[in-house]
Amino acid sequence: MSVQSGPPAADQATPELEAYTLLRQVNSMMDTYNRFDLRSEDLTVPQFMILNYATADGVPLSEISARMLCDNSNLTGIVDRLISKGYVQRRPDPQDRRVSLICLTAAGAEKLRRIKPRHHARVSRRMRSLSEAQVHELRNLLQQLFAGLQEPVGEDDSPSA
Amino acid sequence: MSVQSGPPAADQATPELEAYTLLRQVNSMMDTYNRFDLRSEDLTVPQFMILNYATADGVPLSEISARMLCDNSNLTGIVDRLISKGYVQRRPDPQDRRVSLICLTAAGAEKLRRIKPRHHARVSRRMRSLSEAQVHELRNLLQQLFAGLQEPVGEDDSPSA
DNA sequence: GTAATTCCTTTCCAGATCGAACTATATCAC
DNA sequence: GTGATATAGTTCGATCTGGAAAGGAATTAC
Repeated sequence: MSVQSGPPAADQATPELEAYTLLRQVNSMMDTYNRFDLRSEDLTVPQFMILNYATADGVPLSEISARMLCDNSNLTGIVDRLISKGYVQRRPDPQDRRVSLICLTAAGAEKLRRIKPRHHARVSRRMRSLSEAQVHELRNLLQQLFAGLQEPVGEDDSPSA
Repeated sequence: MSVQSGPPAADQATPELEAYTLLRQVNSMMDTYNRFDLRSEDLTVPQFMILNYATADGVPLSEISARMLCDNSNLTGIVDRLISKGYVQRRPDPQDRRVSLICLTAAGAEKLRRIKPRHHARVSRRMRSLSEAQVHELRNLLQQLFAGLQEPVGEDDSPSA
């Protein structure tokens, strides 16, 4: 605003920044809705996610954290809470004693069976403002963006900074 | 992949769910990158966001929380930390004594001036995997989705649940 | 004016998150 | 085997987050 001469100040305005800002906002709103939905089930969003990744046979904690793109240390506490609610349990892996398998209990499976379809339906319903073709388009763009983000990112612009 | 006979289990598979899952993942990765970028500047992501919304003249805390789509109560602590770092300060609003204005200090403005352009450049660079047209397309889709999310959401599907 | 209501902010608590340090186990090098 | 390295999970401290409750202040109803 106070820069004279060239108009480089227009704060953000690049389509990339706008897209990213919107992505954050959409994510935030979806999260708020999900939190609200799951509240009546006495589950938090991360608790529900872990429940979705756990199986009766057991899944290593680090496999879950990898899929959730978070650190192992996050899950310790969340799993503790799920255990206290009776939805999962920890079992040592006989093959690798470092591993603790997260096992869905019968109660957990039942809970999941009851609320997962409804939750998915709600998520889909909230995207009704997009046509079927637009949903596909969005998914493809995000897929491409996600793939691009996995690469090490060759620094090139502003090499001096 | 391993599903035999009837595919009733296909777990998610709807384009909506896939799109939403990708949106979460992209957001998560972008956030990780941002956190890493700002770390060398001794700033967290939310601290940086507040810095971006604050002005020298002062902005009501609730205006910032509205823009950040978060609760007022979140910002109290973050602002406290920014104050202890000397980047903002609180000033009472003479017009409305309930309001506390968040004011960018000279040090805060200087910090922002130094890191904001670089940060924006990095965000843009991370979206290089999309063409210019695709970025526009993504922005438009997210804009439409965001607008749709603001509406009260007329419950229609699964009305009995 | 007073009372009721609404609004702005802070405080408190539970939960989640990251990052670093630590323990235990596994694997590799030799 | 021993030692170095890597991996799995936990613990801890700092930060962020939402939600509820409380305080002070503005606004409205009367």
